[in-house]
Amino acid sequence: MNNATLKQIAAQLGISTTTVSKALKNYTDISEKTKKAVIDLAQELNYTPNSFAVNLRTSESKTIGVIIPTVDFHFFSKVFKGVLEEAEKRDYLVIVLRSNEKLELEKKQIDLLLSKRVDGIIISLSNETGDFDHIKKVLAHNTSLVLFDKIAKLVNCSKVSINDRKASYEAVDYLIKKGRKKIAHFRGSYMPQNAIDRFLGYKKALEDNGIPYDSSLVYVCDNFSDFEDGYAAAKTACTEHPDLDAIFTVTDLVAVGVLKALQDLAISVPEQIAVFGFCNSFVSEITTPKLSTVDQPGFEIGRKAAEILFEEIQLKKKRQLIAYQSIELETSLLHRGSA
Amino acid sequence: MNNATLKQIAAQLGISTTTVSKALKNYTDISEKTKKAVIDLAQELNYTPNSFAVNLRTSESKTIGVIIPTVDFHFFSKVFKGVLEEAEKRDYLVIVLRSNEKLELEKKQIDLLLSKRVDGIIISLSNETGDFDHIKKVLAHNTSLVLFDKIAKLVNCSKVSINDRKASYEAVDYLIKKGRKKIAHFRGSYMPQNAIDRFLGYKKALEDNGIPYDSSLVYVCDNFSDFEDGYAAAKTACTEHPDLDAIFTVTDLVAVGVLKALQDLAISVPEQIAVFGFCNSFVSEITTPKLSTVDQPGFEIGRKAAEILFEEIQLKKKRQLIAYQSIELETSLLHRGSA
DNA sequence: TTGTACGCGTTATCAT
DNA sequence: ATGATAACGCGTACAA
Repeated sequence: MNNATLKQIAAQLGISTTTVSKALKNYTDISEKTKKAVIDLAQELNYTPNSFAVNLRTSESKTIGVIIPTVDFHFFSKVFKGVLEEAEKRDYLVIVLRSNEKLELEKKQIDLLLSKRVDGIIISLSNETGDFDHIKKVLAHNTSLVLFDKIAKLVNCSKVSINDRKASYEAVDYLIKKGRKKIAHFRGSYMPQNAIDRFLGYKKALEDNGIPYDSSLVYVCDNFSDFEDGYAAAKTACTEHPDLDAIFTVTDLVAVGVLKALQDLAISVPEQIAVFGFCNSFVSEITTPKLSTVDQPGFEIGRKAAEILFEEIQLKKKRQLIAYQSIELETSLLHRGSA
Repeated sequence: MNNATLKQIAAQLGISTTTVSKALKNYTDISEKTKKAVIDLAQELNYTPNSFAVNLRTSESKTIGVIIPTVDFHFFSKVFKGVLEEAEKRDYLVIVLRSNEKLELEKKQIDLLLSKRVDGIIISLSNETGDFDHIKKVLAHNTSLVLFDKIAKLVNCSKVSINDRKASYEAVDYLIKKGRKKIAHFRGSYMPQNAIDRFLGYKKALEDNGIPYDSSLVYVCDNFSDFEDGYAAAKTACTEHPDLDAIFTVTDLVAVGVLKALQDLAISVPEQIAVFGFCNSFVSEITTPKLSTVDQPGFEIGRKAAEILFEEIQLKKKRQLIAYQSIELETSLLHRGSA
């Protein structure tokens, strides 16, 4: 039941492998008769090209790699789904690797992908990633590269992300326009750029609305994909600031913890305290009240990143010039129950 | 910056490619001197073996494929994480494909993986999958195969799953022992075996405890990964059976919908109605009250499936006999707030 | 200790 | 319209 080769087909038909190869690929310079004979036999023998040989010959793997920080974070599932969608259209396969938010692992995974000679790589940088030599190595290897979500402005390649600062600004601005005056921000840790940007958007919105920035209203949730952090921070914040009337969190999961804490404290949402999340992860739909949040379009991000990657792979093949793109996808505010 | 080859190294050192190859692979019959020279130059030129050529030569891809029904379902993320864990240990890469619960797509993905000549495939069958020719084709291709979660008893290969029937039995038995008398079951659709098994476990637990089975207490949630279904079914059930005192659902997400509905109906959980879920997906930790549920060990399932797969790949390589395993991983009841 | 020669399966070039 | 030949890069049996 195994692996017919061009050679075998050729032998059985008493012709050359060249002819067989051409017949199978619909070259014009093969007679209909032999073409038919070849195709029939190929079908009968269940011939499929040996992709190892094809890869070697064409120097293409028809495979791309995706590196994400954590596998079981819903946002990345959405992104991945977008990537798959585009890959399927082109009969490309997708290898998935995780960096676990570790620079060292990220480096290793990149080396692995390069040594596998994937045609391109899509990556969201780990929180630890501060230098970019390993990223530049990808480009040096002439492998296409697209950064998404956690990008590095310093690297010369295409990027797909959202404008965290703007999105964050809009959310806080909205809270203020709705009459909230004392708005806490539960921010992410100091390292990743998006945590910083979201914080800056928060700050700017306050300032633009004439509300003085008060650093005691900012709480750091180090592991900001954990709702325990939000729970704890909410309890502290409510004690320290009894007149708090809104909380804007760096991520939905933190906001879910906040909702839980407020419920335990018998503080009504949104009447007493409004809560605004970030991400539109699917938990935001099942809380009580439902969570108002910034829609971060994961699926679209994945789709776009893959689309650009495949474009660049094609261009590279044709030795055409590549103009790197930096795409910022639109976010929007989702008004649900909590704010 | 590109792609040194054995040939180039050999040329630069004035030796043969054979010697270079051996030196790099630590063959014993190479002098320390040349070995060092080779290794140094290889490092300098940033040599990495061309895996296309290695693949062709060794007929191995050092890659496995995973096919799952849906990418953004948290249970599968956990499984995938387990698979990755094992793959990383062995420097294997993992290609991920989705079947979207469609038989046709599942077939296509399998063909793709086979044509890529992956060393093994791990798959959870789609809900539509009723015949198994495409699965048997994998074995016929001499490619290792492990089924998980949604398995097919008829296919002769290794399998990793849980005992849905037993797990379900235990949950319902627990509810009865706690004094619940009128227990509804929100089941999954009729096709996938696990929905059936969970239902059968429910039924058996009732019977063993002398509670007559009442089919009007069974509600079908077709799209049983959707909490809307649970919400709607709960409202109906509470109307039709005002004396209901427990609901056992096929999946956590359905249970989350149930909790929401009961909250809207001002029915207290677990006092009036106990709710028991299935899966231990992470939403079960953030509901109010927290959801009692069956722990379906996704990570372990993935780990085990991968472990078996890699074992079989190794055995096959050594042309040793393979004894297929059917593993049933232990589940346990997680007692949280809702029951 | 080192090198020669061949094959893995495909494809591209160039003759015929 | 067809085929001979070479090449992709590596690994290994065998010879030297």
